[in-house]
Amino acid sequence: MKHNSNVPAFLTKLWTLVEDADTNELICWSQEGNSFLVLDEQRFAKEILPKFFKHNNMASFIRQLNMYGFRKVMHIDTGFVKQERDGPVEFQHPYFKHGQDGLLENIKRKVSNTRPEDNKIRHEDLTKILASVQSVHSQQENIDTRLAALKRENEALWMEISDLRQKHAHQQQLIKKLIHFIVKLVQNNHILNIKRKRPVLVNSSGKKPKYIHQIYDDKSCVTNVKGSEVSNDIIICDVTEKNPEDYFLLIIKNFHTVRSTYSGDIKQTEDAVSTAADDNLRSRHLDSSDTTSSALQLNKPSGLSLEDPVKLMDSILKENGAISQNINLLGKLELMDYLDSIDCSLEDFQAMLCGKQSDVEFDFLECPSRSMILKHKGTKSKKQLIQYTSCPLLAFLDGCSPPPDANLVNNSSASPSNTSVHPTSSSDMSLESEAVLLDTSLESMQPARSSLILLDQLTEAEASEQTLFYLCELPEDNFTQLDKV
Amino acid sequence: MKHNSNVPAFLTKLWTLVEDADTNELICWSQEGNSFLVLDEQRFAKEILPKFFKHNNMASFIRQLNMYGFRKVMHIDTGFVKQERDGPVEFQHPYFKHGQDGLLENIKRKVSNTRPEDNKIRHEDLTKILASVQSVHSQQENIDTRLAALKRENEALWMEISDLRQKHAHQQQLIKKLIHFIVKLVQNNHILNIKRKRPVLVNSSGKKPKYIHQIYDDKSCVTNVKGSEVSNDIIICDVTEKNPEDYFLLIIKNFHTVRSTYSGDIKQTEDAVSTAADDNLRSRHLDSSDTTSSALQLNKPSGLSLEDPVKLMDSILKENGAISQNINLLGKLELMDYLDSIDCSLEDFQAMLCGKQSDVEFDFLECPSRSMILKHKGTKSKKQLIQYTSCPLLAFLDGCSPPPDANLVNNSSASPSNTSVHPTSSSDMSLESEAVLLDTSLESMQPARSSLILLDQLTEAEASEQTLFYLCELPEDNFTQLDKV
Amino acid sequence: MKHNSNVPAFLTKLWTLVEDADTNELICWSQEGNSFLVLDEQRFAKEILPKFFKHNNMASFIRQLNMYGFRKVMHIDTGFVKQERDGPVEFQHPYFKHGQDGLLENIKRKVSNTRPEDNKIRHEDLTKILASVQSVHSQQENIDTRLAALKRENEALWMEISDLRQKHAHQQQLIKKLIHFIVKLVQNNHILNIKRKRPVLVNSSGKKPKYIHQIYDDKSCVTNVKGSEVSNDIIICDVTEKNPEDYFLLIIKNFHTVRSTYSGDIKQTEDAVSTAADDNLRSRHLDSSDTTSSALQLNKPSGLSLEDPVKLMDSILKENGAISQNINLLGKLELMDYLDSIDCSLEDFQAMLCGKQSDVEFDFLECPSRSMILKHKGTKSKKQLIQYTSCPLLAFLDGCSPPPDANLVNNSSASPSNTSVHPTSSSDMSLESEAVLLDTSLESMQPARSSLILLDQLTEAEASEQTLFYLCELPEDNFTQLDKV
DNA sequence: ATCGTTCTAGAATATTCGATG
DNA sequence: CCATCGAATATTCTAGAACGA
Repeated sequence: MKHNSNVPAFLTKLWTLVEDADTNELICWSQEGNSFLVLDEQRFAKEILPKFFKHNNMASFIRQLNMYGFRKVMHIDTGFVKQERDGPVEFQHPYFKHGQDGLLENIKRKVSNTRPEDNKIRHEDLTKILASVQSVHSQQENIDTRLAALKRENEALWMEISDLRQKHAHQQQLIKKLIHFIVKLVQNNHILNIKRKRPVLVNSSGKKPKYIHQIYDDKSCVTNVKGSEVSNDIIICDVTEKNPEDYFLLIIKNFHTVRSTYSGDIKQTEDAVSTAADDNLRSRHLDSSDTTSSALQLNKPSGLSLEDPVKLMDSILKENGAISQNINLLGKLELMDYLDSIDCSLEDFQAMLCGKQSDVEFDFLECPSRSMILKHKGTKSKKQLIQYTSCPLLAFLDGCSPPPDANLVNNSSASPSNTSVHPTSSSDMSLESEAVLLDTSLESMQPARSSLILLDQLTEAEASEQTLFYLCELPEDNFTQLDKV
Repeated sequence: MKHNSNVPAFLTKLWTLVEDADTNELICWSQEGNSFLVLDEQRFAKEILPKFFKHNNMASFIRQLNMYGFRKVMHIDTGFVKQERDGPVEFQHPYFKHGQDGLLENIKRKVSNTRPEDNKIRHEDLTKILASVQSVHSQQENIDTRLAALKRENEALWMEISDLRQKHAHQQQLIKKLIHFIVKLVQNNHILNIKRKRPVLVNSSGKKPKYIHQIYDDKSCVTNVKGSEVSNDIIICDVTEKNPEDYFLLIIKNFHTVRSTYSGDIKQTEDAVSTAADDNLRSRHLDSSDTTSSALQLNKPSGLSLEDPVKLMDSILKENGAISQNINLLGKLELMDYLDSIDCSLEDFQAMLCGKQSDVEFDFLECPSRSMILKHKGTKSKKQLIQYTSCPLLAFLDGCSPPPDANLVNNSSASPSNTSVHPTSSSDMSLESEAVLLDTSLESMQPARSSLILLDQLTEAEASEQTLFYLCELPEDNFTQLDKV
Repeated sequence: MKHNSNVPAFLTKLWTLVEDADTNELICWSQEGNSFLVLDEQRFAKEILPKFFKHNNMASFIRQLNMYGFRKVMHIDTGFVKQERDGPVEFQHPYFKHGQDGLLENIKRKVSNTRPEDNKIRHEDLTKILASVQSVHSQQENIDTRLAALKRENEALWMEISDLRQKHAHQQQLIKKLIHFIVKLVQNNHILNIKRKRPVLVNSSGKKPKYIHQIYDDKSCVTNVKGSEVSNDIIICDVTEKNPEDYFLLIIKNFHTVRSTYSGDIKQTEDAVSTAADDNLRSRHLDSSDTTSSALQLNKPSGLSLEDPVKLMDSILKENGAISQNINLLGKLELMDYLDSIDCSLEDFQAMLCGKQSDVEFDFLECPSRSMILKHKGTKSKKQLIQYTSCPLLAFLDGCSPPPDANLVNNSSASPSNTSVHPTSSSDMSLESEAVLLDTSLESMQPARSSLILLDQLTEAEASEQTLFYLCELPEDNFTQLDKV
């Protein structure tokens, strides 16, 4: 009886019991040797068991056998007497065989672990499953609620978006209307301006300069007034006879000049003009430069206006509002022309009056031409130019704080006017005296003129800077801020 | 021993066994009578059991006892050895008591255990669990569907929002462009107006002025009015006497004509005109068809401009920045100034004329310049300055920083105006006469003029301040109302 | 006979019984070997059964047979009586065949309850349920995640919408401001235009008119130019010398006044004006209250228009584009009128001048009103009317489609101008001749006038029709396009 | 912590009884 | 009465479980 290894005591004991020849009468191997027999249960229990175990109960012994996997071998009793029923008890185990004790190691005691697997697991699982199912259920309700909430939210979102869409549409409508409105305004202005163009008046008398009021447009032409009479008429006739293309070119030039003038400095512009003008024009220019040039200058804007539609479009499309102005300007330019013509009429009137009383000479002295770009050769016209430039009206239009000194710069351009003025003066006043006057006025007024110009530019600067700043850049900030809000 | 009732055979047999005095040496009641003892297990099994049962196994007997709820009474051995081990076996059951066989009915054999309970319970649970799991599953699918729908909705919402964002951006662009456009317009107007201010003039010659009416257009032509006849006056009179309704009708006709002219070709228009025009017109038309046609052509451009609206609109709507009208208005203000100045000139003229009759001509003739900034030393120029400066309107219209002296000007100019005028006039003009004139004009015109000025200023103020104010600080109320709409 | 396997004892016992040759006389195989016979029921039960079973009841034996699926083979007695009743009893089972003991394994004892099923089903179900529950669980987590994501998305959407709302509101603000701005501009224009309407002159009589330039402010003051000297020159000097700051202040005052005027009612304004006006003004005011009041009244509309901004805004925002046009038109029309009036004035001047040379004084006296609607009976006034109407300028300003006959008008007006001028200028012309002239002009100019009117109306028509059309009925296509962009 | 002992239970079968057609 | 079956019980074998070592 050697119990080495890990073979349970029971097995070794059992092996010993079965093997032990002394006990063969109570317990022994079966004939095949693959099972063992307990011949007399009662005696075995009371006599043998106690020697090996702590009990004398056959039941306990059997329990152990069962515990180790031993199984009872059923006997098919031939069913004789009941006495015989007490036949031997036989147990067997695959690894419990006669002469093969080494197999005992394979005999394992049953562990009461099957329960957890089957039953308990089931029960536990059931419980767990139930719990989990219920939790799932409750959570599902939760999810359901959230889903419903989300759905409601989404509906609200749709409403919001619908609302926004409507608002957007309204805004779009508004903007559209605004645009239409503006377009209409611009158009109306444009048309109005264009339409006007009435050469107010006339002057006449065979003396003095004659004003030709024109309005130029894109491919515009110059409209001259043909007069059959001596005075302005003649001039007009001349003009009319001239080739419209020339005028156009001139206009274009002027246009560019003007533009450059606006953005650039005056000198440059002047140069451009002089260089650009062809001899013809130049000559004419020289001849009647006063009126023509002035007219052209006035028209400059209109020239722009003619280009407007396209430019405006482009500019607008290019987000450049720059052109848009032009368009606007055009209308205004034309209007300006109109007003200009009115002014001319007034001048004519003045001249008329003056002439009446004193041969109109004064006029020129006092109505210096106002084109800063133009170069006048005609004496009289120059005078007028002077007057115009000195025209205080312009000051108003500046709308800016006129820079006091900037004017001097302009002066240079104005100075020539001086020269021209002197000879121009006819009338009772001696040229010299007139010259003096002019000079005087020149000195004192040039600044104004220049200032005027300056002012203009200033104004523009303001416009392009300040105004723009306020209207466009401020907004940007606002937008930015707004967006950030 | 009759076992009728529902008491199992085992119990009755057991009861019999225990009661049977013959077997008392092997099995009997305990002393207390609430349990029974098997004194000699082995003998009892082999001798008694077979008599009552179909076996002789103590185990089977015990199994039955257990099956009926009998329990073994454990003997607390007084520490003595195992001697007691072979002691009697004692079993008890609440309803198995000596002398009380009636209680046997209460002893119930254990049914194949908890199956019914457990099983049924489990089954029910299982069913429930299964059902709930399935419901959960189906609902989960439901939720899944809804989730997917929501997700889709959300995606749609995102699309919507993206769309709205884009639209908003477009609008923003539009608005920006509008603003830019307006700003530009305003700026341009400003510039233009500033530029203008041309010194009304004076021309003169004692002859009659001649009116030249022209209309310029793109491919413009010049329309001159040639009058070979005596005077227009007569005609005018007639017109005046005509019924306004007629005018209206005529206007309508013209309107349509015009419209057709715009959209159609000139010929068509002309036809329309000719058909529409009464004989009178027609005749005239024929007479001066040359000019007429040209005039129509002149209108072409305007026709284009009319088409513009659409184009412009389109372009604008096509992301082309929009443009705005506002500017226009500004321009108008300034324009008003200008016109005002013209009026002044006219008044001056009038005065001149009057003066002529009373010798104040010069002033007017020579006062073309009225820049308040300029300081003229020349007496004549000064006069003009006065007039102009006295016209504060212009200053306002500039939209610029008003000249510092404004107040003084007002003060001085206000009351003094009267005084100044009267005494001021030196020259040949008699103070008195002038005073009279002034008074007169003052009475009748001042108010109008002043009102004009006021309005102008209002306008301007609005433009430069209010505008900004409105643009940037407009009361939310309106918006609120809008939003609610 | 030991029997391990899983074959029930009953089957092995039965097989043994049937096979056992010793018992063949009581129990044996059928001839075919696929069933067994119990020849002598009673003897079999009493002699054989007890040897193998714990009973001697044929019933129990049969019960067992049935329990294992054995079926009694019914003998179709050939009609013989019940003699056969004591005949052999035959039982068969598909797997109980002679010589094929291996089939016994297939014979299964009927299990009482469905418990085993239940149990097994339970297990399977449990497994399935567990799996499904777990899947549900995991999917729930999935759903949960998606829900959370959706919620987050929705929150983002809300943010987006909130953002869009804000942006929209900002845009609305912008647009509103723009509209306000534009409205203000238009109104100002309007006002200006309305205001203008100054009867350019004429007054006078043989005296010289006196110009008083004033600026009104809230508590306005009139700024007159005081000149200590005779002519204006002196005054100007004064003005010029004044401090610019003062001007500015004055402007500011005016601004405020204007504002209050706008928001308040006219009376208030008037009061303010009157109160504000210094005695000087007041006196003057009283003197020429008629004109003043009229002037003020003229402003009334402007005042109303001033209130418009809000109304206009509202209307515009309320999709009424109608108003906007009107404003627009008004401005232009009025401007036209104004220009018209200027032209008239000019013409008057001209006439005056001419008159001077030929007694044209009348004109001025009679040309105060030039409303085209007015019907003048005075011949001279008519003349003026003619002139005004004939004024092509106005045509321009309409910004409308030029009336078809415009040319004619021009022609006529042009020609008359000439005519009128000539004779007029001559001055020697008698009134009659003038009348003649007028008539003539009338004929030729009426059209012009009408055209003018037409234009105006056209303009208006455009405004009320076209503009409206454009504003309200512009093809949605554009928008659509935009939206698609 | 495995094993051993004991009591009890589970399970399958067995036996019996009664129900059913 | 019989064949079958359901059901309860009975018998047997094995397992579960508590407890102790």
